Amino acid sequence: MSDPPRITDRDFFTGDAARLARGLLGRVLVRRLETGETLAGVIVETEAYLGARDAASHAFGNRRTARTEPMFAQPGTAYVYFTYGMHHCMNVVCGQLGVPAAVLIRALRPIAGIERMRCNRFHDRGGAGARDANLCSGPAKLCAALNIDKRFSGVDLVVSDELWLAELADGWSPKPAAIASGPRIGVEYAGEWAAKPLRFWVSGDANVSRPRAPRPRGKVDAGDSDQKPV
DNA sequence: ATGACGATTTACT
DNA sequence: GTAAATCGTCATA
Repeated sequence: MSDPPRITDRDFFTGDAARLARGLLGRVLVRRLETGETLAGVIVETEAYLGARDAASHAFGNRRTARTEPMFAQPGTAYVYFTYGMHHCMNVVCGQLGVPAAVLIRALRPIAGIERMRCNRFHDRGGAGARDANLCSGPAKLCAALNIDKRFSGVDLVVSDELWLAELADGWSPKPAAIASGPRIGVEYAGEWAAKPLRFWVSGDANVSRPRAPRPRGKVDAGDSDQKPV
């Protein structure tokens, strides 16, 4: 098997964050280690961060610091941040140069280098939680699995030989009806912006970090919050 | 210099 | 369901 075809068109990354958040579903995040080993996974969950007007965004109000600087770079740049004293999360910058929009990669379906991912996630510990669906089912989990940290913040995903995006070899991507959406995770501080449906996932995929929106007690389970009826 | 907090994960009750 | 882990980042002084 050859590598899946790399995305080299910067226009793919340019423009609206919600559009790219949907467009990244079904694309492949590829990490090439210095050993030559390839780690890869299909993106199955994303969140859009709209930038200056989005109270949940690190760049809210155009807050521009050493950390957020890559968000203001050209589309296709990686923005990786460190949080909770122990975790890294990765974004794909979109918008346009100077406009800090980005898409958080929240979950992958592992397709290459799975044994190495297990090592990166669980190190010497026993493999108790090391089933495939637990390797990359969260924004910090996938960064640990693919060994992505702050060194990659500011890297150009269009040209990097260590981290990039690709199409699946067979060209598969989810049909619009297979994409569910709901409120973003962990942004309760963002007021009215917390409720906006800017989280997107492949409906029913086992690798999604939170399979469904919280079910209202006593109500009928409607499944994925935005899923179209069959 | 200091203090509060976090786009999370894990373990435990 | 709740709580701990753990430290870079940012605002304030």
